Amino acid sequence: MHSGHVTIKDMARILGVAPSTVSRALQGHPDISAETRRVVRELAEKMKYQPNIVAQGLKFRRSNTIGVIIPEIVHYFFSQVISGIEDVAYNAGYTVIFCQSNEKYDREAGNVKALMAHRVEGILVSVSKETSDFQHLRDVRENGIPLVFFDRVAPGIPADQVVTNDREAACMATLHLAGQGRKKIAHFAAPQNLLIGRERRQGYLEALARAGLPFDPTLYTEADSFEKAQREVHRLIAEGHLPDAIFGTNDLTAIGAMKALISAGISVPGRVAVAGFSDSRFAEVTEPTLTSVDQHGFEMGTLATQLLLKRIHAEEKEYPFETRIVKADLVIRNSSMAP
Amino acid sequence: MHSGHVTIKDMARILGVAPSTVSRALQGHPDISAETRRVVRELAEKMKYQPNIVAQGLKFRRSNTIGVIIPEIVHYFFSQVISGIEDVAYNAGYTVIFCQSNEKYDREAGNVKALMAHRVEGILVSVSKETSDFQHLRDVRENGIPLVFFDRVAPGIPADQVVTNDREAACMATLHLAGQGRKKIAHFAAPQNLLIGRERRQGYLEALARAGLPFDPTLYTEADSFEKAQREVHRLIAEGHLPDAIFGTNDLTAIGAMKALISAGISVPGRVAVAGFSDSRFAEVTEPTLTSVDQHGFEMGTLATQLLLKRIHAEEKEYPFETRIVKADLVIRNSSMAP
DNA sequence: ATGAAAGCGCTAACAG
DNA sequence: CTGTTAGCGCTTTCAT
Repeated sequence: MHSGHVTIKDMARILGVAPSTVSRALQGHPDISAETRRVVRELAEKMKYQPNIVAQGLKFRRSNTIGVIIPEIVHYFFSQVISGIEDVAYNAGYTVIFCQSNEKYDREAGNVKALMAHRVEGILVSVSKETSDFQHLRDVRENGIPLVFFDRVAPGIPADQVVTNDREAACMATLHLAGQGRKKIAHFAAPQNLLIGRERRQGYLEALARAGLPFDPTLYTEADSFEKAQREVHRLIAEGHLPDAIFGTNDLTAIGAMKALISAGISVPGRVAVAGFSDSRFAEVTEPTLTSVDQHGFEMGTLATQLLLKRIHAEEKEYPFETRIVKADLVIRNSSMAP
Repeated sequence: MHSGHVTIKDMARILGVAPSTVSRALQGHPDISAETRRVVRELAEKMKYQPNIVAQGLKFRRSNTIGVIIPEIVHYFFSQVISGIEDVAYNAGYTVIFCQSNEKYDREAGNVKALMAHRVEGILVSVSKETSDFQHLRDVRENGIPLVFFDRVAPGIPADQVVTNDREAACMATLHLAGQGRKKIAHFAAPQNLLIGRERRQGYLEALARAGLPFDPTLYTEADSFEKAQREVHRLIAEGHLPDAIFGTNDLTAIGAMKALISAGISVPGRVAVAGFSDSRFAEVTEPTLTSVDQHGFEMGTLATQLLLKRIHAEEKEYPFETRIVKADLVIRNSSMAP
């Protein structure tokens, strides 16, 4: 009992039997006599023996562990995803090593290294905003470790993916605004180096086209935070380009816009309708409540983990990679009602 | 290269040297010749050798891993805490195993077992609402594994703790409402089997006493969710017991109350002032913005992890346990302005 | 039915 | 300077 943990050897010594006997008794091996089994199990109980799963892992070359790399856990969406991941992993007897990249490339690369060193059996990752070199992720694959991307994928890396139908959902949201009779629909977009930013913008443009509305460059701007959205609203007002609807690339952006409008005395949705993306819990709480797109984070997490475990347990690792789309839903609330 | 991972043995065989030589070369042991070191390192580089930290751990009886058990990650507060935990752990070269109890006792006990089996060097835990038997946590201590509680502690277990000054902060919030001229201050409380629920209630009562206000049982009720708060507001209105202020035991409760009031045509803060607890990102986003108590989740996470690592690395494990209080701040916003 | 031995990957005495 | 050996905790042949 040197390190505080009881080992099989400890128990073997006490009982005057071989370690292998104890091991077998514990696993209910048929060769072991009922009596021995009873004695061993009683002692294990009494000494609070906990099998060392790490040592087992070394033996079987398995760690019963998967790794997750998330940009920032404090976003509701990501916290939902990891909740789904943990849930599936727990029920499958897997343990989750949690890493945060903080949207930094260096940190992400460090996380990958740490996970590999710990011999995780697979990795779930949503790539950081800063990452443009993907060698560290390619290394994972070259080591034969299964990789699953969720939400933010790295281009050109062979791996399963779980994503949202961003383009379609953005299109849906914009069409909804158009359907409420809005003609001058603005888009507050995410940076265009992010796939997600491009996709949502595309959806917006597609919706304009489908609704027969012209694209007005003065109503398109990159602004993807609460503060930036407020600034942009003030600018639009000052320049006399007030739209009659705003589609924000995420909820905080939409809410920032909404608040700026309201505090400028512009009614929402009366004068300007607003819709967001990535249904956060915020949406139910604002005044008016915010129309937004629900990405189903929890389900993305569970699905991604199922794909990962499936690949981990597959005999033949090389079956084709899957891209699964978790369809987002438009949740219509008060901020986008007809005027 | 059996399992996809390069081992020291693999490299030794290729170079025709002993495994120990490779091991030493890799660690920069002074005995090894510059030439050998170079050759070994080059090969390691080329083969993308990743040290198996698990095997190292077996050798040294260390896992470089700590475990975290959190009730539900989707709460902003808890996501902040775990962000702080991950940050400190990462910088200390530790890996974090993440578990969620989902507020269930069984799950929490299962989490503890899994963490012990993985030989984590220490555990950070915030106990689930359902937990009233603490034997699983006592087992952790009896195995000599350091334990640190954050936010929600288990009574009578020897461990370091990081908590909020709930009572004081609740008192502060209530006094603030009184200071705005409110006389009939209601409290929507958490279940009283939770220490936090009791503490916040105590703070509320203390503030009433200090402000010379009587305690009115009709203005006290257990309601700790968005929906319950809305129901309670409707009940208070129906029964003609409308308070002129409400202190909610958490932000969602406060916001639920606020929304119910507003939709009943009762102005906030004009007619009823509202304050919450555990400053979530919600608070900045509601209309009016919500006065609330900021619990500094990130700092609680970093501090708890520092305490844990300190104990893990201590020669003498038995120094006195610390209880550290991370002082909460009252953040005054619009929902509690004077009428 | 049980024991002895070997090995998972790594490192540290202990020899040379 | 480098190799040999043993052992961390566990399991599994192979003996007996």
